[in-house]
Parts: sequence; structure tokens; C-alpha cells
Amino acid sequence: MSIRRATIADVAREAGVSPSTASVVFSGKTPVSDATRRRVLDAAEALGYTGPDPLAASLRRGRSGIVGVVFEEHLGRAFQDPVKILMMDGLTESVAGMGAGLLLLRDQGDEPGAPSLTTAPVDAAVLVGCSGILRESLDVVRARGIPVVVIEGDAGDGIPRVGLDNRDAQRQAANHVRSLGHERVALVTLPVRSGWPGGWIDSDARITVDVTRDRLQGARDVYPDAPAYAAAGSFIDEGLAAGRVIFADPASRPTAVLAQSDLLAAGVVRAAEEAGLRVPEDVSVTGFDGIVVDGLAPYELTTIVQPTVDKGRAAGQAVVAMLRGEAAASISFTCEFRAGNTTAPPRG
Amino acid sequence: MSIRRATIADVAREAGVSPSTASVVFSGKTPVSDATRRRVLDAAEALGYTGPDPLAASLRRGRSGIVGVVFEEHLGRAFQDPVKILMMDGLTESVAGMGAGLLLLRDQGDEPGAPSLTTAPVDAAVLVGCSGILRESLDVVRARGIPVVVIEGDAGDGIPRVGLDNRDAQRQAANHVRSLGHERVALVTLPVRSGWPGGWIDSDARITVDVTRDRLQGARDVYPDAPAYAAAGSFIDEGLAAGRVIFADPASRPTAVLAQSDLLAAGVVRAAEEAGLRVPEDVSVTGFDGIVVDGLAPYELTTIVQPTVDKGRAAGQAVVAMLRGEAAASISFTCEFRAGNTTAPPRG
DNA sequence: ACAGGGTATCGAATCGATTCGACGCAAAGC
DNA sequence: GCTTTGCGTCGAATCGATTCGATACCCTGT
Repeated sequence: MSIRRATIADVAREAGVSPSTASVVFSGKTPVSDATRRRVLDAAEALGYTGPDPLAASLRRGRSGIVGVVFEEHLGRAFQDPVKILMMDGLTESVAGMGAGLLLLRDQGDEPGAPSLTTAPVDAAVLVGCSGILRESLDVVRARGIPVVVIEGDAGDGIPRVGLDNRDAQRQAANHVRSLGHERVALVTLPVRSGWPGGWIDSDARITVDVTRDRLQGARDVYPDAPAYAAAGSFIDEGLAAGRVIFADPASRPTAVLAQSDLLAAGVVRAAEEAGLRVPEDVSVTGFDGIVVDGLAPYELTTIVQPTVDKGRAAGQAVVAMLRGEAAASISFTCEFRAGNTTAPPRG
Repeated sequence: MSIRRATIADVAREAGVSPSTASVVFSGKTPVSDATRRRVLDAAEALGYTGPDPLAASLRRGRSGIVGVVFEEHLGRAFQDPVKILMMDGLTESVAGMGAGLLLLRDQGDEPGAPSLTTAPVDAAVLVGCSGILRESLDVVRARGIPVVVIEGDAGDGIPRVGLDNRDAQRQAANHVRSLGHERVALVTLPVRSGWPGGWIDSDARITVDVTRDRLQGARDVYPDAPAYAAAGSFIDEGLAAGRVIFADPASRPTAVLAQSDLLAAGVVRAAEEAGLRVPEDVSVTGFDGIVVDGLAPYELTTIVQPTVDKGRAAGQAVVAMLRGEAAASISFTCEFRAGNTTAPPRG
């Protein structure tokens, strides 16, 4: 019931050794005689000392063991995205190997007093997202001289990024659809910018989200004139909404829909069912991501499989490398096309 | 390109003021003349000083602005649970109000060097989970004298917990089913302990997970002899697996299944469809949680709605209160029964 | 012109540990 | 017996900021 928690100095005094020795007993950086170790440990026990204060230790070491993960959206929303979850999974795994933990942060200067990259004791940062909003975080982080890795975003300069061959991959899916003989194709894309409400976009639309733009280009490489509906987010519901619009007019119905995510594709499939269209007989649908979509059975999406977990892991490894002073290079992962049962030649 | 980052002392010197004044310019704790503020800010700008070092500031203040969230399972897995996500959402929101961020931690002493409650600079901790494993984290946290809140778990002592009236709520659902006239009922529960592979459990089974036990008791209050299949986790797939087993033998088929989560219930519904049973005509199904289950349309589960986000928010508020020195009390939330279209009287 | 009051700034102590060169002492080598 | 070696321990500086009582200063009231 001491009014003040015991410090290592107290422990040292109690044990009759110098603070440096006591410190070393806990850190193990230097050999200590068994007798001394015992005395210090006993003293600690007696005083209720549970180990060095993490803050003080971090200050001295100049390292907190915390990696900030910055999202550009509401956290609850980010975690609804299976791709981000899997990515976090890989990230957690690789930084844990370094003894680091993940601090959840949101890009955004609005709420004053909210935790941010400026005020959080992070050793490094991982920026997750696509839009340009993250620039802000990037500036902060660069000014502070903190190692940073960007996942799925444009970093510029010498900032390592973990990316995907989005355009090539999407083109591959589009080519698959074309080779099946489809001519009338519609595209369902991810949001074109943060806050996008959903709706058709024309070919000269400003797209600030890199992923959306790259995948769209891949599709346009094959179908330059395909109409594109940009959803409000990567959710089944949004795909459903998009699909309803796309299938609304029987006269202009496409025979194939290329969606930029599996969840969107799942929604499109559902919309097709609603409209009385059979998949893949009446309409083919492709996705992107290669995740397991709950409740889509017996459909198996024809999709592009991306190495989600690996992306996170790579980001973590890059961060760890930079923390060790090594220079980390950008890395681009390659997707793999996977044929499912949601694509087939068009009828007639 | 200085070899060493500028400190506030450097800025003060450059601006020709004392360190204390410079500090105050950034913290705003004390009024500063406009002229001085300008000089300090300019000096900072010139030196590339971006603000106080968070670690040093934290040490001095004795507060890091970080709340640790401890899960008892693999993080990737925890985030697959919509209930936990929603809870995190509420938690994030309420601690952000205090300017704090969330540090993801996993209970578990195995990996040495992995980030843990012992070594992480957290002001407070929120333990999420149900099993007894968290005891370990609890001890650590108590020894360190850190405020802690437990969500859905037994804390003992004076540790505030955020709970749910699981037993009452489940009993309510069971009563609903009984009032419809069902006699032969099967239960699908959450895991009985961490690492549980899934399978039937008998009535004297040891259940270390509080939530599972409480909800099971609620069901048993009404159906003392109902067979119970404990799933390996709260997933549609697990519910599907459980349902397949339950519906396997036509002779012993129940007319109703009470599942301990909506995802499990969704899986059970699917299993029923697979077995050629119509829901709710041939078999009634109830869930628990009240979340939106993607892909379950047109079914609307008869379920127990729990205030998920509120739970997280309450935990955050409790933590904030304790950090302010106030004593936080345990709080138990009440669920609400919601009738959907997955329950009906048994046939014949 | 001087006491009184309010502001803005300063000094110095402090938060709690880590680090590294110096040092003491005992065993070993010649 | 005296120097060398080496292991263990100690001192003191340091990490970078915050805090608060003290101080200097300017303005006002009489």
C-alpha cells in the first residue's frame, strides 16, 4: 500500500546493490552473479516491484516497441474488410517477432486530442489505405523521421511500399471474360474517393484511390468502353446495390460484370439472382481478392487471388528491417487468377 | 540532416527562451505572449522540430495515452468475430475521447520477447474474452497497479466488468421456443474452452468459458435435457458443421435449435436447407447477438440482440473514469429478444 | 511616486530507467 | 611475489520533456 510505486532504485537500495546492477538483473544485458540476482529478485518481490517501467525504459532506449497502424477510415469500418483483417494478421505476426505491438491509429487531424501519429510513441508506422488523405500522415511521419511503410498507396520518394500488380491482375480477369466471348460488360469498382456515395462514373472521373484506379485501368485495357459503377465500399450490400442498378434495365443488361472485390462480386451475384438471372448462364461475375465469402456457397467466385497475409507480413518485415537501420525496398506482390463457377460463355 | 534530432531545449535556445517556456508553447498549459509563441514556433520550424517527444512527455506525465486491449486468441481470429469488432468500435470511440489509442495485445506468455502487458507502456487495460486464461494477464495488470476492465469474463475482487445477462437472455429465447410448442430441442453452443475442437458435450462437462456456460444454463433452465453440441468457434461454417451432425439422423431430429450466436445460427439454417428441412416450418432456429449476418437474406433470425457497441463504449468509459481516479463499477447490459422469421410452431 | 496586482518567463527538480567506462578483487601465469 | 586476466559491480551521465514556485516586469490606482 505504498503511496508511490517502487522504482528500480528502491529495489537496488533494498538489495544493497547499485541501480545499474539491479537494472541489469532485469534486462539481462550483462552477466550477474547468482547471489546478486537472487538478492535483487527477492528485494523486488518484497517491494512489489514488477519490472522496469516501460515508459522510462523506452525513453532511455529510444524505442517503444510500438508500431502504429494508420487507417484512413473509421476503424470499425476498416475491420469489416476481410482483406484488411488478413493483412493485419500478417502484420501482427511479423512485428510480434520483434517484440513490437500494434497501435491502432486513424489518419485525420479533425478531432483535437485524439491519438495521432504526432503524439503517439511509435517506433514506426504502417499506413494502410489508398487515397491521398494519408499524405498528411506521411508528412508527419517523415518530419519525425520515423520509418514508414505504405500498403496499397502511393508514397513517393524513398518510402517503401507494399503493393500489388492490380492493373495486370484485373486485366487478366478481363481477358478471361473476353476470351469467353463477352462483349457487353459492366464494371463495379471500389470507391473513387473517400466519402463517395456510390454511383456511375464516367471515363474522365477523378479517381483518388489508387487501387480503384489501377484495377479500373486493367479492366479498361480490355473493355475501354465498359460502363463503371463505383460502389460506396467493399461490402456485399454495396455490390447488391450496384447490381440492382446494373441489372435494372433489361435492354442494357451486360452479360458479364467485373467487380473489384469479392464482396462486391458476391453482392452482384445476389442482385443477379434477384433479377431472375442465373449465374453464370445468364451473367458472368468476377471478383478480386480471393477471400472466403461467407454465404456464397455453392458459388465459387472466379476471382483474382491476392496474397493478403503476405502483404501484411512483408510490411512488418520492412518495418523491422528499417528499425534495424537497414534500407527496406518496395515490394510488389503478384496476384493469381482463379477460375470458379461464376463465369461462362454468354448465351446464344 | 542533423545527426541528432532537435530537442525542445534546442528550440528554446534558438528562440532565446527557457525550455519551460518552449514547452508551454506546445502544451498550451500556460498562457504565452503571442510574440514569444511566434519566436518559438519559428525556431521549431527552422530546426525541424515537430513537437515534444511522446516518450519523454509520457514519462514525465506518467501517462502514455495508450490502452491495451488484450485478446485471448489469435488476433486474426478475434477480428473475424463481428461481435468483437463492434465492441472494439465502441471502445475506440470512447477512449479516443480521452486522447488515447488502442494497443493490440494477446494474452499469453509463450513467445518470449513478444509484446505483453508487462512490457507495454499502457495506462490501462481492457481484457476481452471469456476463458480463464486471462487470469494471467489479470495478475500482471494488478501487480502493476494498472486500471483494468474485463469484458465478458470473471474478474473477481473489485475489478469492474462489463457483462451481459446471458443466462436470462438465453432463457427468454428458450421460453419463446417452448411457448411455440417445441419439445425436441438441440443446442449449439460456443466453445467450452479455448482449443475445443467441436463436438457433443454432456451435462457435466467442464466449461471454462463463462459466456458459453451462462447461455447454456439459460437454455437448460427451460430444456434441462436438450442435447448440446459445442462448436469450435463462432462461425457460419462451424454452425453448418454442427447442424449437419444434429440433422444427420432423421429419427432424432429436433424441431428447434437454439444457437449461442447468430453466425452459428446462420450455419444451422444452412445445414437445415441442406438436409431438406424448411426453416421455420420444419425446424426453428434462434441465434444470439443481433448482428447483421451477410448472406442470410431472406431469413431474419429470431435472436437476442445484445448492445455490442455499448459494451465497448462502457468499457472505455470505465477505463477513462479509473484513469481519472474515480472508481468504476461493474455494469451488466441487458439483451433484448427479437422475433424474426426463423421460428414457428412445430409441425403437426 | 509608490504599493498592489496580474502576467509572462525562468530555474531547477523530476519522471525511472539504461549504459558504458572505470574499478575492485580474486584466480591464474611466469 | 608481482603482473596479467577477467568477471562482477559501481558511478555518473543521459534520454527529452514537464511542472511549479519564484521572479521580473508592466500597468493601474491613489
